[in-house]
Amino acid sequence: MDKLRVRFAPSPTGFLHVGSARTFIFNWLYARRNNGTMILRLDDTDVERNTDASVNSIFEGLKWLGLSWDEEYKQSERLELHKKTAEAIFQKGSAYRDFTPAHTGDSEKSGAQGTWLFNPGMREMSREESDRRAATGEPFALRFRVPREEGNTVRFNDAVYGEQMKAGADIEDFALLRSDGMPTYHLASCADDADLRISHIIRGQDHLTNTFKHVLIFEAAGYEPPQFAHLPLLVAPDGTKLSKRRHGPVVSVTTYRDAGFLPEAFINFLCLLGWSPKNDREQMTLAELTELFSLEGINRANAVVNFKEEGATKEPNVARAPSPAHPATKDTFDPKAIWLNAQHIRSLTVEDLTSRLLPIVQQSYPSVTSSELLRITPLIRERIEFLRDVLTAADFFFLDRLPPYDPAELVPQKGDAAMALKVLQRAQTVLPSVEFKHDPLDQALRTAAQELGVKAGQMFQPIRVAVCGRKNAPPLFETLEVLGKEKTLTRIESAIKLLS
RNA sequence: GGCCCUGUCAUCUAACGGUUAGGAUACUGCCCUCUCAAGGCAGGUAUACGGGUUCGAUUCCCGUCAGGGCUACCA
Repeated sequence: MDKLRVRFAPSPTGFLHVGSARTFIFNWLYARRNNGTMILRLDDTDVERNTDASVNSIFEGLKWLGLSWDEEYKQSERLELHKKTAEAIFQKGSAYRDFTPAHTGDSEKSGAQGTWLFNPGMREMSREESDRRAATGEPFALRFRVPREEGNTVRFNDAVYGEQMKAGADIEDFALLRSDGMPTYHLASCADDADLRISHIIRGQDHLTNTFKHVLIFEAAGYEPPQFAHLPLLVAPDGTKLSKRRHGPVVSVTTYRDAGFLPEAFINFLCLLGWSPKNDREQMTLAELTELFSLEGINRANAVVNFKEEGATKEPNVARAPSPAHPATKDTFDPKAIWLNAQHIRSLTVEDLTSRLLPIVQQSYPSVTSSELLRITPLIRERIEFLRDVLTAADFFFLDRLPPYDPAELVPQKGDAAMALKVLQRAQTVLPSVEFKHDPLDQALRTAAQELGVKAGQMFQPIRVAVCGRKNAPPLFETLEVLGKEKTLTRIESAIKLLS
């Protein structure tokens, strides 16, 4: 049996967006699941629109995902094959030269003009005349001669959408070669898929109707069409297809990376859009996804990526690259993606999480060491949703001096400033002789509370605020233990000054 | 306009003729608790509509409506 071969074939005309990423991931999972070969092919036949920046963005995004591929190709380096394939189709009589000048401008977009199918004069032109005009150097596009006789249909079986059939009469005579001799997407794609012996084409549903043309090409070129599997599209909350131009940075893979998503969480999230393991499982590791993935689990309805529209770009037509100047905020992202990210963060070992947090911390606090962070990580692991949250959740550990805070925060529940002062002063006298470990601290402070006649909570809060600069923070004793006696006492001292 | 695809809670989805239509996120409440989280428990919200077929339709068929895709010498 031939080995299973799949490919991801992005065209480098913009940054890698989440829809493409999902297509890559599904291909990858299918390949790995079935011991197949994953191929990356840059579909760069549109020289006008290709950019190096885009190529870089694609590699950057894929690198972050951490999923590897086995073979890599560039369509622009395979032009000979494409032309040879076109020539073969032409010689077979399945294509004809169209000398009609290229459509000028984009004034007539798709739609209102009715159905264009072919250029009659050109389709019927004799081979002699066609050859003669070509010989004079007159430019022409090469079009596929779609069999449009009554009753002629093109069909294929899609692994997701089932049996597909379309009348030849409804398919236009699409171009194979442009008048500059360059192959079109359809031709290049099929010629390469055939040459690379792709066994399964897994791609977005926007290609479902194009597939009829592709089947025509495969057959005309003498190849058995591969198995097709079309994925439901990822759409924005407004229902439209995700678009770099309309929706901006929220659809860029690197935006997720920069916001502090774990790649495995991002992959997990994307997998749940349009696919399901059918057993209510949601949080899954890469290994589990690989194990569970199947084409049968893919569904047919489009899935919305529930991001906030406000996060999208407001200016149309401004092809805006994701910009660090406008970092995405928490409420930009799909809540489920955030939840999954938090889940994956919590599932990491302290060591693993620390190593991922460290570079982020060191960007702001270069002196923080791995071993220091290792003690902090357990305290914030259940409290962060993004890796970047470490900066706000644990800032008081990194800072030498606390940023200013409202002294009113020091006042405990059902207490007053006097109580806060009393508590802090008591702590100041008790703490120096306490060993800074969880249990001794616990015991000492609870005893102190009793002696003062205040509730434990009323005892802890002023200290917490004095030490963390805010009310909401990790558990107190662990915090003090990590922070150490010296810093703790200094901060209590400062708090007392604030109150006096 | 033509052709193709799709339609279960706000969102992601499960149920491939028989379920009180299940799970998750989000939301609300309660419990736990030194705050915040995490965790546990509880709660509300869905089969687009109309016809069939069937003893019985979320499930099969037809229509309507809605959404999406394609309709380029873009990919």
